Amino acid sequence: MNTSIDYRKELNPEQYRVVSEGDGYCLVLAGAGSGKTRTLVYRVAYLLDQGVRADEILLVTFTIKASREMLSRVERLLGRPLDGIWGGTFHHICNRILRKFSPRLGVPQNYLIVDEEDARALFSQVIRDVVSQELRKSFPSPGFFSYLRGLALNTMRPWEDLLRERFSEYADHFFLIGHVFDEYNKRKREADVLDFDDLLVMAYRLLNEHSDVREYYSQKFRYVLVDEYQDTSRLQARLVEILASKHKNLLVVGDDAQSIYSFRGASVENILEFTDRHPSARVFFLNTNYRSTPEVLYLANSSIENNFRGYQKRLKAVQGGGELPIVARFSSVEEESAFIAQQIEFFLDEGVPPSQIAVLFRTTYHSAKLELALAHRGIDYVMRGGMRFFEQAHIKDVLAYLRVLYNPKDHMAWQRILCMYPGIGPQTAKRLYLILRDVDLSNLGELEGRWGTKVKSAWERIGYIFSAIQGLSAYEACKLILDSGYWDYLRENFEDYTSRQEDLIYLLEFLKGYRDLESLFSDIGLSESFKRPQKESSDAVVLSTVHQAKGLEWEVVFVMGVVDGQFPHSKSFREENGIEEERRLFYVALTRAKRHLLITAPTMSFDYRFGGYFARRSSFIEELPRDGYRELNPLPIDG
DNA sequence: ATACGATTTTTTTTT
DNA sequence: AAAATCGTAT
Repeated sequence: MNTSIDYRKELNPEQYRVVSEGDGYCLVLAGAGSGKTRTLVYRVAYLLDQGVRADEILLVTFTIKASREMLSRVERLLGRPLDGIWGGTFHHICNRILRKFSPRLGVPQNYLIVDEEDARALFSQVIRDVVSQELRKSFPSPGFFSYLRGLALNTMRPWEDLLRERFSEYADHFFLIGHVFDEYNKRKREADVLDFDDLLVMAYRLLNEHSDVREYYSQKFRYVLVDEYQDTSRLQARLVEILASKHKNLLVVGDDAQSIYSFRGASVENILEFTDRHPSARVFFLNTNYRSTPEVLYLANSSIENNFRGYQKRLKAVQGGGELPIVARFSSVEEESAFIAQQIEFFLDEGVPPSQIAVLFRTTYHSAKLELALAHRGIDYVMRGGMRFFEQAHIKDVLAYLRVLYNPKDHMAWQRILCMYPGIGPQTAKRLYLILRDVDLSNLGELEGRWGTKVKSAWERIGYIFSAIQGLSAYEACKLILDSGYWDYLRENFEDYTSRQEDLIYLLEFLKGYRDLESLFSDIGLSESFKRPQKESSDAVVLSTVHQAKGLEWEVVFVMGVVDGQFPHSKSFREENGIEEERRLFYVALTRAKRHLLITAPTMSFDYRFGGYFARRSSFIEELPRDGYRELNPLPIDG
């Protein structure tokens, strides 16, 4: 022991047991607000105190942000910086492993990562090339392909089975669908790119097929800790098992009641099967809730009890009593939004800091009306979720140049670049790509062959850009690209070009932090939802999807748009166990609140298909115990 | 044949 | 509000 942390004093007995006895296979069932993060932080500190080296620890978290937060808390606790610990998401860790060993699988080290957006675009291209126009009408969408592939790989089941069981309407196209998958994989290979799921699958294959690599990592990681285990997929679970196979110190923390990512292959089964797979495993429970008032907890507990699957457990509150949660109904989304804005103003007047107030919703576009209402009252807010910074067209346009600089075979990036030039469309871009991918970019020379004047002038401009950016830093290169015509392109092609301009200026700032392109693309490729900081936003009200709110907490939480078809979402009705997952999502929303919880619902809601329609109040509200909340039918609000 | 603007359709949640 | 599709101009 070399620090003076009094673990026994700073933790409750349940937490202390996990921290001090967490060797071997351990499953920690940690309810919402039970100090799960705290426990993990102390566990890491404890291990280091015991003389475990930082680089022998692997900490898998759900987001990069969570990992950074945890590690900095460990540092604060120990009072010294720590170096060499592996922390991050599954995708990160796999990327890190692959950057070192990917050539073993025939993938060059300078592979690029394609995001969901790119993956869909690539599927779309493949479908256009492979499927006749006739068939395309009843053919699954690119998004569906990406979804099905991810699901199959993550659940480790053949996509054929999933299709047969759950999407039999596409059964006619069996053969063609397989063909599309093959072609998609082929094109990725040719362009040296990997999608998100490839990262996991490749790393898994690498560890399975190359015993020396497996030996190396499983030897290295004496302790493996996994957060948010309820949202890991089967593939991910197998992956950490391999990494922990040597020392057999695998501690996983999760809450089956908060499993909300089954759409991307996560399954509660991982939790339920853990003790079967590892008979020596010990199970710990953290059931004391430090976050919320008993009133909030009563409501949340009552809601989740309507689920049949999962451990039945009730969280115990230690906070003192507070106010009853409020359920309020409005005739329109506008009124609902106005009410929330008004209430926020009230809480702000009471002295609640803006950053302690959050509004949660099921889907991103439900926040549009609310944003107007907040702007109307001059309330600062930050948006989480929605369009991600690096997925926006203008950001991708500019970064495409850097991508091909790093890896000239990146087909999609070339496509992007080329189609920006007038006179070049998909076809010409394709032909030019075949030339460009194996030519010296720093010295393009004349374009051989019969090409139009427009194409030739585009060729010259591209040639100029690539000769000029040789040897420049990412920042300087990007600046040059912007100045050689992109600003004009932006103005001509986007209505809202001023806000996009700000994004690009922010991008420049961001790039200053990077020396080499490899680390840049590893970071960008995996950067989860991340938005350009809005104004001096660190102290602003938070708007967020429920998914993005996972693991966070606020004094005041609004849950808006709680209407049948929105929350629970109508798409969930046809999914098996869909409603239960939606209910867990609702449970996550409710348990974010420390003191004040306000659930709101409009009676009239809009849908892009029907225009307007009357919405029934969500069954999630109907099933709440009547003594658990105060019903509010507010008078119409002016303005 | 191709590019590009106009029109129609489509949207859950995310690494 | 963004993407897929369609129809017309080059």
